[in-house]
Amino acid sequence: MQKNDAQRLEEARDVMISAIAQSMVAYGVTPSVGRIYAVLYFAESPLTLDDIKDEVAMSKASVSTGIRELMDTGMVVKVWKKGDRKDHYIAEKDFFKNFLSFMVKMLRLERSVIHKAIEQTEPVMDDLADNAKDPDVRALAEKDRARVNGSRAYLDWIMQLANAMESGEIFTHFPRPDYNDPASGHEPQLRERIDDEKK
Amino acid sequence: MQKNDAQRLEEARDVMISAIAQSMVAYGVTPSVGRIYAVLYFAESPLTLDDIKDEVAMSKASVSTGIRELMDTGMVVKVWKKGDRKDHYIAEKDFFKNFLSFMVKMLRLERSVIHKAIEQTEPVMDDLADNAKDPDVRALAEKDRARVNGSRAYLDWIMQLANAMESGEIFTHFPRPDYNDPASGHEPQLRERIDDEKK
DNA sequence: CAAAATATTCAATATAAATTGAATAATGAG
DNA sequence: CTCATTATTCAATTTATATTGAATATTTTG
Repeated sequence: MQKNDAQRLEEARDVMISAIAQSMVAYGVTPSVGRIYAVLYFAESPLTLDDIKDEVAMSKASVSTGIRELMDTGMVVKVWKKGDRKDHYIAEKDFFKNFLSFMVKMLRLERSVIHKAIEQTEPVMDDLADNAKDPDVRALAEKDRARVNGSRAYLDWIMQLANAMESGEIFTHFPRPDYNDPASGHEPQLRERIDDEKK
Repeated sequence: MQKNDAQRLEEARDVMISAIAQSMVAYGVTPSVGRIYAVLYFAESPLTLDDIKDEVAMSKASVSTGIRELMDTGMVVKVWKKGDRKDHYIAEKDFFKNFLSFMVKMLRLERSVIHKAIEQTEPVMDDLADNAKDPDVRALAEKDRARVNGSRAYLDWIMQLANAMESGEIFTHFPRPDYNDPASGHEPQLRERIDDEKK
């Protein structure tokens, strides 16, 4: 009968693992890579590439590249275990950290891409808006320039947000709910607090 | 010579269009779809499917599905123009709106997916943590339950964030820079305000 | 309501992304 | 330093995604 218990636990864990893997595609990883993370998230102790390979039924090559992706974003870290020459990996368990560092990276990238384009285009739009021979071209240039300029406020804003996320200042505006040590179980006061499912 | 001016403007515009298209992949659309949005963003007036098709050099079928994606997320809206039976489309020009509604959608989805999984798994983990015959299984169940429970705080938090983004309350914490009418050009006081490029 | 114009769907194809086994490189123990 | 073990890279393949032309459906006008 305890085999049955163990099975039920396994199944429950798998449901969570699938959900986590699924929601991680929003963070720019494939479901397979999300699954690697989720398996590590529930692991009792650091796992090796081969351990993970067995759990997720992927080739070692895929696990290797998947792990690297996860390490690049800080969601997984490598740890050494003496007495074992294999590398061991653990998941960053703090979802806040994962979310925030993902967002910071994404926002900075967006800003960088658009900012570069603005730097390149604005001088010519300025020039054309003032000096183009054809008045129609001048008008168009003026309009485009206004559009481009309008995006500056947005770029400033997302950088504010990114900075607040990086520094942790964001938590002064959106405080972490006052929960107990997440590694130690119950926090019944939080249960069912939010149950509005906006489809 | 004004042909040359017009050309330069065209090129500058294309640089911006490519940058916008590129940064939109973070919002879950392909570069092609991002390009559709960007073309509409710079359009002088509402465009038809055929107009867009010509601009982006895609099939009408692709433009049709791309436009639908953009409408689903609110980044593009359909407008009617009397005297023309074709549908016309315009881009939502407010990047703040686009960003916020994307985030709200993403956060709500993440919450929903994980919440459902928790609802399904927690009863069995509770049960097993208390009642499993094998003490090892009980211990594992207790540990898994703690993990799952630890994610509740995170879910609450991202919902707070989503709500603040939806209501606009977010702007009390991260105010929009005080810029002039974005449709009307210069706001020199904002220029170069942020120039730290964190690689 | 019919006819013409436009939009959408769909099956087929092209393109891009992920996955893999085998080969190479890197690492660590002795 | 050498050998044995582990990790990574890479070219080939599989799988998934995007794109398309043709067919169907929808809409608008008279």
